[in-house]
Amino acid sequence: MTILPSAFYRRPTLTVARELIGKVFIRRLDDRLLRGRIVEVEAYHQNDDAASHSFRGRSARNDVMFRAGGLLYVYFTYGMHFCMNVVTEDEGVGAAVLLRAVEPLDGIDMMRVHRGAGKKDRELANGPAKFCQAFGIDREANGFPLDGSVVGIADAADVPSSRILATSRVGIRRSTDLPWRFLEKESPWVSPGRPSAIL
DNA sequence: CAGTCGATGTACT
DNA sequence: GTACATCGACTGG
Repeated sequence: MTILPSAFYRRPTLTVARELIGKVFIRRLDDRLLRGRIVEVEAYHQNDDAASHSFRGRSARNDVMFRAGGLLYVYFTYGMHFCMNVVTEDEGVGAAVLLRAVEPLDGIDMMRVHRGAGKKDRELANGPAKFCQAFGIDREANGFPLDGSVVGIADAADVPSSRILATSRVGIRRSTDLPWRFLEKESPWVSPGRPSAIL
């Protein structure tokens, strides 16, 4: 398993988003290894995307989005949840890809401790805040490099484009016309969230 | 199954 | 004040 280099992330955001489907997110925690196969993501960009945190320019909250690709951007929302993104493109460009759902691979027992006993495997990480909770990601991880030391993404076989679906994004009110959500077709591990518009 | 709604902190107007 | 890249509990069918 090779950890994706920073050059992977320093490319157009939509390309990175599509190629992240099928890759394996890795998290080291307390001498344990948590792994999950990415099945759903969304792209966000400062340009032409009013739903992006970076749309109105750089600020204390979104600063990490404007740094060079290859970092984790974690934000707090709805008073109780965290969501994580991978930062893309070059320094000065505010763009990232939201990681929305993974298929749990390793450390499922630890994920269940984080999420609460009795949760079905499908409910461990089928949504951006659930994914963060299962993998023990919170504001402390904001800005962490995706180099595999604490977090990272391992390369894996490409998912053929025939098995990738693009839809509008979930849970947003602006820029609902952009088909910037990518998911693996017919995967049981994707979030139950409904797209913001029918494309 | 679908639809509704409250929780609860923070960034921004 | 208001909106928020959400979730889980609850309702009714």
